[in-house]
Amino acid sequence: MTADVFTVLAEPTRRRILDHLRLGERSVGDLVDTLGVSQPAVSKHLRVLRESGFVTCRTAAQQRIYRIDVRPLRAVDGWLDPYRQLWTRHLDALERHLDSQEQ
Amino acid sequence: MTADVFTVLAEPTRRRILDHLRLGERSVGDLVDTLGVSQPAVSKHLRVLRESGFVTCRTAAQQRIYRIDVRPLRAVDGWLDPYRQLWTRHLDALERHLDSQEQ
DNA sequence: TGTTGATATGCCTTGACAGGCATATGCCTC
DNA sequence: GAGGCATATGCCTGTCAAGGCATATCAACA
Repeated sequence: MTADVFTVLAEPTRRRILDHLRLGERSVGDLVDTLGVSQPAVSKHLRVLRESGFVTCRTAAQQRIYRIDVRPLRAVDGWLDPYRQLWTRHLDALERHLDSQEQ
Repeated sequence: MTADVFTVLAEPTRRRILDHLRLGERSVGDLVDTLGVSQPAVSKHLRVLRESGFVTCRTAAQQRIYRIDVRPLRAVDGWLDPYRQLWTRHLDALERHLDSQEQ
């Protein structure tokens, strides 16, 4: 349960689902049409996304409307944080290098 | 070949390897000692990381010294970018809401 | 050149999904 | 409450990746 964030994102179809939900809420049927994937497959991916917190879902008559929740994505963002220093520092070093070249 | 960036990151041990390489270059033996994982396992993960561009490696006598390369991580950062708007906009909306409350 | 140390690779087994299909569940309408 | 959509779940199968072990490679050194 509650699979690891990166494991969830490792599935290309799930990333495509997120890409669509990023633009707004979608019903399962919408996603099925857009993605060209079988309905059971989409439902299973949505379950994984739901149980890992990437999406929430509300019921509207016979439909289930899915909406993105950014918290797991912010977790990824947070994980990246220490690494980000790595390339900003490289940029700093590059700047210093260029500065020294100018003189 | 050149496995997908997220697939590579889905493996916990590989993320631990990156966590260590973030602090500086390491030999394979160093990583084996630190991680408590068998040497063949570490070598295989390093191969995956190498072939997907996360690390580079140079030979120093009998040792191979591995170093992190940030480019794939920047790719993840870039992938996150459109999603990031999602939560900054939410914050904007929250600010506006709080502002309106103040009045 | 034979030996030792450091690392890579091959083979094998096991476990974790993903997709297809059939079917169950839930809700709405008549 | 029967039938019809929309969605979820179960079962089965194929695929792929990870780890263990043995072993190959390769550099240094005696």
